[in-house]
Amino acid sequence: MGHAEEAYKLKKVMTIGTVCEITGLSERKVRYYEERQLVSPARTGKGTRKYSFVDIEHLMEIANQIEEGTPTLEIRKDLDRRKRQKSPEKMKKDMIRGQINAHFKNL
Amino acid sequence: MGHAEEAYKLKKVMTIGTVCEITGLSERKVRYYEERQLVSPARTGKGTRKYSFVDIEHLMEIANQIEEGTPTLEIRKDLDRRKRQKSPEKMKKDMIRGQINAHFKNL
DNA sequence: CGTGTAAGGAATTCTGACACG
DNA sequence: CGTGTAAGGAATTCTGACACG
Repeated sequence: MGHAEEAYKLKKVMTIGTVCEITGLSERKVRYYEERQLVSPARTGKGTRKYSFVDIEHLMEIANQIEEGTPTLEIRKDLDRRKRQKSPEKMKKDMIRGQINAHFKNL
Repeated sequence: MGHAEEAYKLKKVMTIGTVCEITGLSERKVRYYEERQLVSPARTGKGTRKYSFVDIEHLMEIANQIEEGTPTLEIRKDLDRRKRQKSPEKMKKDMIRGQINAHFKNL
């Protein structure tokens, strides 16, 4: 399917403490960004958050945008747009729409 | 210097709990293999062990060898040999030794 | 809105030791 | 020798809340 070699980056293995140490963010911030749905850590059976290296990269981008004054809601919307662009379902819909448009143009 | 893209695999970020979940080994075993110097987790300021993905790969290899009946001391020696082979200092010494041997061969 | 902090509990990790084989 | 376990303490993480701006 995908890049098996890059699986490390996606695996949710770090606790919030490690994430904070690497990113320099406070636990409060990291948890708040989750509350705002900007990151989605996995959860262990007892509720401990687990983050991946990709999550860390995202968190640092998020932190930058916030420093620039971007509201979390804006960041959220941007993320949604990117996800929608990459979604296979959406791509299919877009293609169909494109075909229909092309069809009517030829009439 | 090296492969910057592979830095994830070397970064010590996981607690022993995560390592045990991924490898299926008990904490006791993982700590014992460290005592036998088969793995070298990093330590946080307060003493918590941190492992990398590479450490996990090594732990699984170690576990396999032990299942096969190999004593930890043997595994240890094997690791030492491999390390010595890859050591730049040792390689330099070997090269010099080789040159000297070649020198005397020509006399 | 974004973030700090004190609060109290639950889960994690650590070490040294005793046990078994 | 390799591993399980109970023991007690220290550090981590979690949630909900009050605070400030």
